[in-house]
Amino acid sequence: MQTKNIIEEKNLKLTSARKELLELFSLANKPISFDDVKSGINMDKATFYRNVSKFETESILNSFESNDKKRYYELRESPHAHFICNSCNEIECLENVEPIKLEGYKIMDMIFKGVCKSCCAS
Amino acid sequence: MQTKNIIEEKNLKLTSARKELLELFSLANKPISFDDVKSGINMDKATFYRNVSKFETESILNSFESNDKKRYYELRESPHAHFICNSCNEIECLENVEPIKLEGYKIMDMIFKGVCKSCCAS
DNA sequence: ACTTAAATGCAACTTAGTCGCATTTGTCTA
DNA sequence: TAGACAAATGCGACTAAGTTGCATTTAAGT
Repeated sequence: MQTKNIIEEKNLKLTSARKELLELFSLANKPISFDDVKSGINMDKATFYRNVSKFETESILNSFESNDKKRYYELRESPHAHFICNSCNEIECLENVEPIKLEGYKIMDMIFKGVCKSCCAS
Repeated sequence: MQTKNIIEEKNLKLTSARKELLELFSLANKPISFDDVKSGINMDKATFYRNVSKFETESILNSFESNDKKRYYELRESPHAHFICNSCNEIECLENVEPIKLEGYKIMDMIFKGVCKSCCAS
């Protein structure tokens, strides 16, 4: 879907900060924290956080906290599990893990923690 | 295992703060944050954090971050998955979820996020 | 009891994220 | 196309979880 359509569908104003953010998230192939992008974006951190927060309540983004006390955001298209390495703190998207079912619960995200491939090898 | 044995096995000094903490964790039936226990414990927050940190490197405790920017700790005995509710932020231990295998990775924890039973019902 | 390294308490600090408020900007309507 | 209004922004001050430096205390071995 186009940036403009995403925004219009939710009745949000299409500001340049929002264009920039949605562009960023659709180009990224993994979850992003403010710290990851702060030097490359053209907006105040309050604007970043207010927008990702709004995007989340509008179901455009998902987020979770990693090991490093930072919150990571990604587009909600094609939900998938994540792996967080306790050793190098890298986050990987796991596209091929089938979602677990739990009677009575609605599961929206699965996060695995441990030691990633490259840290296991070294 | 007794508190004293846990400590001695790791060559740590058995201080009153450590006794208090290990007692606390073995009585608790779910992960605990500093905020959860600060009013009930008899030590400075620096002591709390330095000890849980040490316990973690000694493989006595596991920890993870929840939705609320707080770190939660629990004894490493009987590893199990956790469910974090995006709605009420409650953390549940899931004893009956079998661990997932991922070729090349060492998985040490599984965290599911979503909407818990009671939030689903209401 | 004496010694010594390790543990503690305290206060200052760090840092991700939030908030209030004055200003700006997108969108809607005339 | 201009004018109006609500929504969004930037800025600076603030919050709160967790960390650190340092002087003091305490557990454990002799």
